[in-house]
Amino acid sequence: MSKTPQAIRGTQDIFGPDAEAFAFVVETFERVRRLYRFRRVEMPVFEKTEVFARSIGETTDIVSKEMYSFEDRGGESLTLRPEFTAGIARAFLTNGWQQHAPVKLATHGPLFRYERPQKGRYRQFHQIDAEIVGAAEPQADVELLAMADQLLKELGIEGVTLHLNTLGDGDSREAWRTALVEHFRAVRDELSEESQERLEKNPLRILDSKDRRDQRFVADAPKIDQFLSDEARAFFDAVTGGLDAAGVKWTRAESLVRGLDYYRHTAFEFIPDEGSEAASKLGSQSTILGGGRYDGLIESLGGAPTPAVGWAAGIERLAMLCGERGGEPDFVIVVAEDDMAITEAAAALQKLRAAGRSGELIATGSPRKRFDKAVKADPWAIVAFSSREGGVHRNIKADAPIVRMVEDALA
RNA sequence: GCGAUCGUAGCUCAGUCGGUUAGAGCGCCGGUUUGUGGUACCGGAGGUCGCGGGUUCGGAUCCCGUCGAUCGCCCCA
Repeated sequence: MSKTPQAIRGTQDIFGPDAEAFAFVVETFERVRRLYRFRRVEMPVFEKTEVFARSIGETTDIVSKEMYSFEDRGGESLTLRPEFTAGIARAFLTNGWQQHAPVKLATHGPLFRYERPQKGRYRQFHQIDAEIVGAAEPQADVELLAMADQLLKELGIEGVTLHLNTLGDGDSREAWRTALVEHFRAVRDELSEESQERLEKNPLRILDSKDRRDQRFVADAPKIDQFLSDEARAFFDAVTGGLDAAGVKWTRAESLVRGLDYYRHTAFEFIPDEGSEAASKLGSQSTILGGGRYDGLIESLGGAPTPAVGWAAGIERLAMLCGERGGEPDFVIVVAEDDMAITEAAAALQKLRAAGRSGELIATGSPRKRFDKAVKADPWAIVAFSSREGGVHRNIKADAPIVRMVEDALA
């Protein structure tokens, strides 16, 4: 006998209520995505490594230490997708989807990141994803956010707020970044070790720091608003105005930045309100949906400058917040109370299923306990068959109207 | 990558200052009882105490390592 291999660290075998909640999230996303007329795309799970390295940014954590990269038998460096956006941008270019631009795309599936697993954080995790490629108008940002907002509502998730910021256009962002580096470099020695590191790699992130030593200097740090060009400001105003008109609630989050290099203008995250039930369910992995505008990405992959916006949300995190939702639909249990009644019972079950009723057969174990098993399953109706005096008797136990519906299906 | 806590039956856990055949509840299987049925009682199966090494006459219990889980940092969805 050999030992049973363990599952890979950070992977999950999802079953039972968790799997139902997972499916509920995906099904709801599919429904809402059709409402907004996003087109479904299926993407490869792996790409050439450069697809991610060039677009996400060499210095980001994702590229520098979290990718599952390997050489295939031909010596090519490939990587398991750590996100959707880069692959979609690549597909847009290699398939000539410019002809459909602007295209609204939706997909979902597994992503892979070599991270330390935690609650709501896995090495193979799953996202739903929505992108609009080839649309420069703020109205695209608004539509995408309206869809996200409606999705969360339809999932029954409450106590979550849209945090919104703008990073400005490329020039605004650079000017702001330079000013931030200057501001923090002056007090470098008083910053936390982590922020001293961030100063070189990702200065925007210092604004997010939870360390008290940093927060003293964050308060009077330069604000993006001082650096916005007139166009960038007008763009952001159009987005916020559109959200208000669409009835999407939001709050300005000046220190919200995105970790990936390709973001411009709009950046946003849906985050549970402090002290809410949602916040306690999620622990420290609090962002459930995040995204923004990435006008520079397609260009970094060698395409023509192409504006785009998108977001992604973690299915596992959303499923945690849906809780008991997505419960079982009405179903029927058919019981064969003794083995002589199995044929009749099985035939009846097939009729019920053909009539669109979901149902299951109980015909094993102690005959005396079969009915009790059916009762414990808490079904909509129980159809019991038992053989007595040479004949097979049928007994339907349910509320009167349901008994009639079951009788009709069996007739 | 760093820090902390934890790993005993299918599930939730007890047992651990080292000492005879490792326990409970629930669940599962069977029997009895009841019976147009959700009850009660009895019995049974199931664990090399995550894995490996060390100390010891003796390790589920102490030490080290490893794998995994949880929480925080970091990062992100």
